[in-house]
Amino acid sequence: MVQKSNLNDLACFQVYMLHHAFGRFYQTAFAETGLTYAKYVMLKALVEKGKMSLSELSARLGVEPNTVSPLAKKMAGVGVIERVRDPEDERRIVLCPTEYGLAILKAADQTVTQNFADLGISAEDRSQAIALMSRLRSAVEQASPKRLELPEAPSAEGRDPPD
Amino acid sequence: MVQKSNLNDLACFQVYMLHHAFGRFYQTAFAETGLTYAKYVMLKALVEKGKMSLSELSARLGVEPNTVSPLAKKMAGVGVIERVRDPEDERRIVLCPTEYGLAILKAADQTVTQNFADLGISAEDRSQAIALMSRLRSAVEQASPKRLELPEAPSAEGRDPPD
DNA sequence: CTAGAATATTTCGTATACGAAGTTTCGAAT
DNA sequence: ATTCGAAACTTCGTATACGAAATATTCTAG
Repeated sequence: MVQKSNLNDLACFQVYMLHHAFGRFYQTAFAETGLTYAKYVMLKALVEKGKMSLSELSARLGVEPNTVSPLAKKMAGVGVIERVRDPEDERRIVLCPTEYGLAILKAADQTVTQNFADLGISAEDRSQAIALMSRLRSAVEQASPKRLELPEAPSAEGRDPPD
Repeated sequence: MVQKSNLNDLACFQVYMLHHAFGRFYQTAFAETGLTYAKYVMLKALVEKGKMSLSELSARLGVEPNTVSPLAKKMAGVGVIERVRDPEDERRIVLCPTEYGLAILKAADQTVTQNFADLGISAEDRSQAIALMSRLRSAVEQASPKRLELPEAPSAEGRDPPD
């Protein structure tokens, strides 16, 4: 018989739920500051590295460049980062934090660290979780997924009118 | 001195990256089938429980009802689930999978299980990761985050013209 | 029985994400 | 030098997410 998988036993589902829980959490924590979680990690990555091109940053964050592009513009628009063409290679956009960005990150880091500490997760559990997720991510990024093939639809048009 | 936190050492960041890695992975796996990851978990939750109201489903998935609402309509529109008002309580929308939905889920489950197996993560690591993420999620959901307060912006209007 | 609170869902506006396709710039091979 | 392909970024259309506010239905005091 076919292996019966429960929703709770799917690693991807736990990741899905945890991601959204964190999202709501930081949305509340950052509230009306204008900072969002996505912008926070962008800023943090930039400060750690000093300066990065848009594609380097997107690679660092594990998202596509076309996701980072508009965010970088917004952040530059409010003076959190600087955003200039690379004179060496006019195709590239170079991003680096401003003084204001550094100040923001400093405050945000404190809040994030404090908030995580309040969760009451032990240091061992935390690093264990991080290590496992990191390995899992590598595996997922490497793999080329087997494609799903679906049974044909039961023709039937005209279901529920949209209520 | 203030505890220096690296981006890689933030659990939330690993979750963030892993979530997007899974997202791209399943987007490829489900490709042109019309199924998406969000719809897959919705369907799976419904099949496991048999039938659920919209808010029960949203609670089960750890997302807000207003996220589930339009997805449920779309799924009903293509005949994967049934979507009716509860006669007992006309406020509620009851969702349950159709035969077609069951067939789809069966195929999708096989692909998902197979794909995960191909990642080469041991069963122990997998359940360890799941347990840790589950605990972490409970903690995050319980907690009320400390609010961030930001230093004031450096006035400066008129930055980068939009290029 | 009725006013008003509580509950369930939807709608609205906004913020990330993605893939695909388009533009510009650079590099390489003739 | 010219052309052609690669690389970097942007734009476009679509799919989830969220909180806040609107709507509809049920429940609860009084």
